[in-house]
Amino acid sequence: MSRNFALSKPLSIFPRISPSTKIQTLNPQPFTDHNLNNPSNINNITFNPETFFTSLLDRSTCRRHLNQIHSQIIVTGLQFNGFVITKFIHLGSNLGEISCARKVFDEFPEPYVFLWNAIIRGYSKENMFSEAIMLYTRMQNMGVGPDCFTLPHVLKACGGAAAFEVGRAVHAQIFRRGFEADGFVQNGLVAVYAKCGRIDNAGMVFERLGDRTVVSWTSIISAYAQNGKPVEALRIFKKMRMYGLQPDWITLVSVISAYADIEDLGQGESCHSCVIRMGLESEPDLRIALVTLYAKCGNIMVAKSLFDEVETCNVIMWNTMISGFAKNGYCDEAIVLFKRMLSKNVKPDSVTVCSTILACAQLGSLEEARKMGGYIDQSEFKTDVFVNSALIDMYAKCGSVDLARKVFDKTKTKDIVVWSSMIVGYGLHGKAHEAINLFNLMKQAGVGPNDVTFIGLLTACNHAGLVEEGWRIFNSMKDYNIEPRHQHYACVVDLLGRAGCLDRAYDFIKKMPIKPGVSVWGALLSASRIYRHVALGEYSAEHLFSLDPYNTGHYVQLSNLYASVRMWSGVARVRVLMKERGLAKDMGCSMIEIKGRLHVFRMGDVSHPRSDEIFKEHKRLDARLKEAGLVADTESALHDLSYEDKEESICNHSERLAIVYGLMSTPSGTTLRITKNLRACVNCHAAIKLISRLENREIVVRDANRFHHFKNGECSCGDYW
DNA sequence: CGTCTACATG
Repeated sequence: MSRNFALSKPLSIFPRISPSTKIQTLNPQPFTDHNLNNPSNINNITFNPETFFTSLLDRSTCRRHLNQIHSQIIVTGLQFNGFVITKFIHLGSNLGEISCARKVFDEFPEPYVFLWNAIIRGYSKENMFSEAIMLYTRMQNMGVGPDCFTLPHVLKACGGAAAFEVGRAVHAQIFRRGFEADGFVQNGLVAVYAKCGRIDNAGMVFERLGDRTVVSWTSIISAYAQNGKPVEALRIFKKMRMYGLQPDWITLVSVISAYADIEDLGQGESCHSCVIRMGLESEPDLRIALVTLYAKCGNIMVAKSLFDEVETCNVIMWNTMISGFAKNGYCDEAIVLFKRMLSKNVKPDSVTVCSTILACAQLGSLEEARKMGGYIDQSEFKTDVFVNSALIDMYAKCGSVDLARKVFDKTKTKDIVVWSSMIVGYGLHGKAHEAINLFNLMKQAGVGPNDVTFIGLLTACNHAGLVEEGWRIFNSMKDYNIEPRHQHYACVVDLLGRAGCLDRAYDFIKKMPIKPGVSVWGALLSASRIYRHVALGEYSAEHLFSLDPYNTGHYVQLSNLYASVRMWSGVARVRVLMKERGLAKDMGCSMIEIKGRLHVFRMGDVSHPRSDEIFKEHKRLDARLKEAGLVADTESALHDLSYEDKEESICNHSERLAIVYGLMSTPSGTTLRITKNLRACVNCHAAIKLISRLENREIVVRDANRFHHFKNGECSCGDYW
């Protein structure tokens, strides 16, 4: 195939080579603009072009030269040389120029299997899985049979596309063609089934594997880890160690992420030291796993310091840290990190923006949410289903169910998550009829509900007080073959509790097929608090104190219950209990946005620059409220459990300060949006209702649990929360 | 020439 020939003009751009030069001893200098554009050192010499090009293609690292190399290949008549063209396709896909590789592939007349392998590998590497699978099909239609190198690439594509049926078909071919003994192919199959969520199939392939290497074990360990079975994954890891096999770094990635899943910081840390012992600290993917571990275990500072040590982070590292912050409630930090990433010209992907949107949702600032929405709107992500469901959730959680609906309406492909996000959004705001209408539309659109859809519907009924409707919906779950989960039971208890059917709620709990947990007992306690049922409240609280002993909220609820029936001894007992356990009442904290700035208030807070004005205005408003007949419920003033707080006027609660500041600094008629960290207090709730009428303002308050829309002296929660 | 990994919406 090779022949000597005289250099013709276009090749003069290449560096000087003597005819006898062996490829490996070629001038190792990189293929740069300098030697490209400096033809002076090139003369008419002869050489072997095939070896020359294969070597060049092996060494080149610059995508700008691909087209030039291609035209040189054509000039030298090597465009029909299979070796050269295969190398070219390899290089093209390694440099991320898959379309260039494809062009060359398409121009090649002979159906050589290694060319197909190269192009399928390229698409698989570029995550263009369906294209890879299509080419595989076409290859067979053209009568080219796969070899043992084709199959791992195809399997990777099947896994990436989560294409179970295709994967199974490929599995069948593997048998027919006798590749079932190939370890690479087998390990690939385990991974395909794992990524399609078919853990049983993965296990079957693994069981039949005769020669299990570290890679085989890693495949099955990660299969369990990826499918929500971290405990099982770790069990298999121990088994692998018993066989005397040492994990490689990829094994450790899977093991660490399993420990992250079960939030076992201790074991995770020993993996970390193992990583250090093995000298794998600088392996980027391992570091990502470790950052995830520490973030999931709530050790965000350690996660951050591991992140900070990395000089150049890839997108996934950024994503990991951003979502770590967001999930731990460090919303500001997440958003700041996103901005820093943009300023460093790192291109975000859909995962990045999903995590940042989550941070905005948690922050609750509609202003910040709008900015994020604007960014998405002019980005490539505006049609991404993941991103759109995150946006719907964000707008709903930031108080604007209308903006959520706008995103919902313009989302073309509505999957179950998109529908459910919107239904849950309506649920948060107590818009039960809208939620139910949407549920019907969803069914008409041929999308089947899942468990989250029902959580949305039940919370909607709950927050809107539609007890019977909610009960009916709960019972309809079995028609859809959806097993109620803990959350669903909690919604029903809440629902019955709201109606004052405490005994029925208690009966319902007793008949639950699963062990009632925190949210179920929490719902019963909160119903007991509202209907002043001390015995049931105490009973629920007992469960809560043992299940969730460090959650201050439960203690406060019980104390409020005692206070409401003037059982001061009970209030004192709770206070002692809290002190014993080292708990202090969470500081109430409210935020309001004015002109794009977030103003934070705490109880009796005088730190605001306009504090004097605020308190003056506050006093004036208070007088008006009294005049209008508002009587402060002084008994529940004692719901503040610390002695210090008791002296503070209940009127100084943070949400009031935020509202006063909002009234002062916005034109009349503007909707005020407040976010607070705790549940609304009885006094403030009554006061805000009145304020909404007196000042003729809509006031939207997001408390720790739900939204309250105050308007004309009424609240959307119907005074139950 | 290839197999195992990390981040993500309700």
